[in-house]
Amino acid sequence: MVRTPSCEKTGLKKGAWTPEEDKKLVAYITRYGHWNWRELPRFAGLSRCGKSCRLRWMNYLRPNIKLGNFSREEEEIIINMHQEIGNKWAAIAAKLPGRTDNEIKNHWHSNLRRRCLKQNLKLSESKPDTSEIGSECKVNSKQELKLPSAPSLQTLESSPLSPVPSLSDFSSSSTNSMLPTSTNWLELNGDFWTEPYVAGNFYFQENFQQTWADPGILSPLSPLLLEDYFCTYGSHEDNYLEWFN
DNA sequence: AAAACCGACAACCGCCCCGTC
DNA sequence: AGACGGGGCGGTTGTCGGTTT
Repeated sequence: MVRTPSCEKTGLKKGAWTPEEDKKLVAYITRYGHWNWRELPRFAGLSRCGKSCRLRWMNYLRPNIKLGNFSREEEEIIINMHQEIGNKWAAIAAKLPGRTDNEIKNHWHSNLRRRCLKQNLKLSESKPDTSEIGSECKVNSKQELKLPSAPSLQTLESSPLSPVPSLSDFSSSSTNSMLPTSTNWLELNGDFWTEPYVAGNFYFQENFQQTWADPGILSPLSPLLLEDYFCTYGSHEDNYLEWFN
């Protein structure tokens, strides 16, 4: 079986996303949803592979993404879950609202893995019985680091161990400097999609309003698509349509 | 001062799963 | 039943900024 390539190999841009591309992608998905990742870039006026668009949206642009440092509580969850299920990053991410599998994977490889190995080393030095040292991270005994049940976003945000990141937490990231802080997103009253375009605190209103009228963005030309989209993301058709018109 | 090195993270690639026809 | 396509996942690579030599 010969599969058609998931994206064209030529003529498509690769590498870091520019703020302009981000704007286009967010504007398009906010307006029409991601009805088809493969076709989306064409309609959104992007010279990108659909998979690239999906990744960018899923990992950095979608609402309720939690940026900034991992809290101790989050790290404990990652370590414990990794101990139990291994490199199932998506499953681990499901326990950490707002965190993406990619972010967790990166954090593990660059930070937690080393820390675990170091701690294992200490443990093996102090404890001759090394029967458990084989696994990458066995240092956190259950009595010390209890695996909590999946915390709600609110729980995490309100926990003293995981304060809501401040604006300065994100200002260091040049790539995402144009993005809203998680505080901004939370100010959208829980669910971004069900509180669209609230005057005064809506990020896109300031940054993307012009993009709505961008002639480079094409409508998928199907009312059904919009219908699907509203079903998926909320039922405030009037608000959306008012905004779009 | 500059080259080498290193860590963190963004993004790509290829495979697999699952739904549809 | 199996071909096909889209989306998701995990591994890997590329890039950039900071630190060390």
